[in-house]
Amino acid sequence: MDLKTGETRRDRQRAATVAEIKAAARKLLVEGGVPAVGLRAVARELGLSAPALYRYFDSHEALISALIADLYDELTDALIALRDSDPGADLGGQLFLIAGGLRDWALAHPAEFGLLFGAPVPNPLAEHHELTPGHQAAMRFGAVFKDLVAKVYRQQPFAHPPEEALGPELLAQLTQKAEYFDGMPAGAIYLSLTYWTRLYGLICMEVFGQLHWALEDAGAYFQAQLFEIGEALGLDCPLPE
Amino acid sequence: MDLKTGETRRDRQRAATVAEIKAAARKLLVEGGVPAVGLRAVARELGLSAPALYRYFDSHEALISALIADLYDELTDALIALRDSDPGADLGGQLFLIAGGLRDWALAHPAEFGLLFGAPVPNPLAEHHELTPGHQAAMRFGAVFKDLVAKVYRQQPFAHPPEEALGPELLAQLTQKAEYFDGMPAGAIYLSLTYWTRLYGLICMEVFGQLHWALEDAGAYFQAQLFEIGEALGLDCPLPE
DNA sequence: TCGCGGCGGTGAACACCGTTAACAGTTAAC
DNA sequence: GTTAACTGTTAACGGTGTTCACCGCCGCGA
Repeated sequence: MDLKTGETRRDRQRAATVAEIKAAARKLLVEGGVPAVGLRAVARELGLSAPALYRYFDSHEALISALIADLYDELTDALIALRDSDPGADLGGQLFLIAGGLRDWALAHPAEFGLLFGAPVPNPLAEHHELTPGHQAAMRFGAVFKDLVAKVYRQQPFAHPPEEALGPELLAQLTQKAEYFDGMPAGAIYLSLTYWTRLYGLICMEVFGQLHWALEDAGAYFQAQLFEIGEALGLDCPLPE
Repeated sequence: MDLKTGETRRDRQRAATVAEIKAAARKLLVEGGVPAVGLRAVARELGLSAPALYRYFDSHEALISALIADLYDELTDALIALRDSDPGADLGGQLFLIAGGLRDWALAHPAEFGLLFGAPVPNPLAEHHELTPGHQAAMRFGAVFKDLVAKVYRQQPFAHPPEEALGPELLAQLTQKAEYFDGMPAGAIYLSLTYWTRLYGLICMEVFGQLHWALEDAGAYFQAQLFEIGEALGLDCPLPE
């Protein structure tokens, strides 16, 4: 990329300051949730004036977006590290690892999780928010699960509904994504999507406190659900607890 | 309740003003999302000064909480009306009606849905937020689904995992809720919870834009999922599309 | 009927927010 | 060495939630 050491002293200084800003924003996020991440608060955190931050981010929202992208990357890296942490684990074991890891991360960082996966801020400007760094980071995150499921299917195809059972409209949309899903048949993509939806709903309900009325500790429930999913994918599941 | 017409003229005036305030807040919510519902903005909407609202609500957060409770009630009433709208529908048909109705309401009112079911605002004050009107309204909402599932089970018990398959910890938590679930066995409660989680995750993903990467129109996907759930509950399902 | 207490409203003020403008010091480039 | 860009400042604007002191008016009891 940068021939002849394109990075001057100022460039390095600048990158360091950007990192400092995002670190301060992250700290405020974990301490006080999204509303605590204010431009002035971040500036105060590192002894700067609020307008100084405009040298590094176009607006408050740009800072939040950068923070979101960073959080996606951090989560993705953590899941990849977790997936590769046990060399003896087969593909199924890896899937269980990252599913549980996602839940653990969400429970340990509820504010960050809400920022990434909760109700998005209504953003009238960015109508088509493709190609934004946050979106790309989100795709990179999703690919971790997608790739692993595709590998599982490649190694040992799991039972899935036939194309006739999906209905023409859904079938069309799913076959459109076949290439992205490593050539999996539409029924298998449908099943993968189903299980991803279940995992997402499970974690969202727990983190957002939507499960308190039924279960005070959703850990066992989560394990049971994971067990179900693993069984349907033809994996040899770890016994629940 | 109120003997000897406990409501004076002023009380009625007050109640009317409270209703006006909440209506204005609701209008701002649908127009500009949660951040648009400001104390001053609401006051401006009805030609009042901002401090005047403190005669009716202790704080901005109290207003939002009251709005949440109202939204729960509105959603609950809408679902009940929908459930009873088709006299010819059996219990299964009613379940399909309100499940689809919940999704339709969420898609038609994304801001409200995010407020009710999305990431909650970190609220350091209300550590134990039981007994708050919002919580009670949420329970009333949940009971619509719970009661209907219990009725379905009472009429025709659906297949469910045996107690041994649940694991001791989960089993204990579920049997604790047996009374609330009309005496259903733990396995049936577990299944009900599973399907509620799936419905919640499905709608959240769609409303929060977490499904755009895979499906541009999640309607067919939702119908297919509903079909699966209905089949598992032993209902005669409407053919998808 | 009079008086009084409280309810419902006001404007001013405080502290915070995001954002812009005008300005100054440092640093890099030509 | 001059110049331009970069990085920071302070001041200011309009917005927010909230509190305070004040004030008129309605409704109740004597």
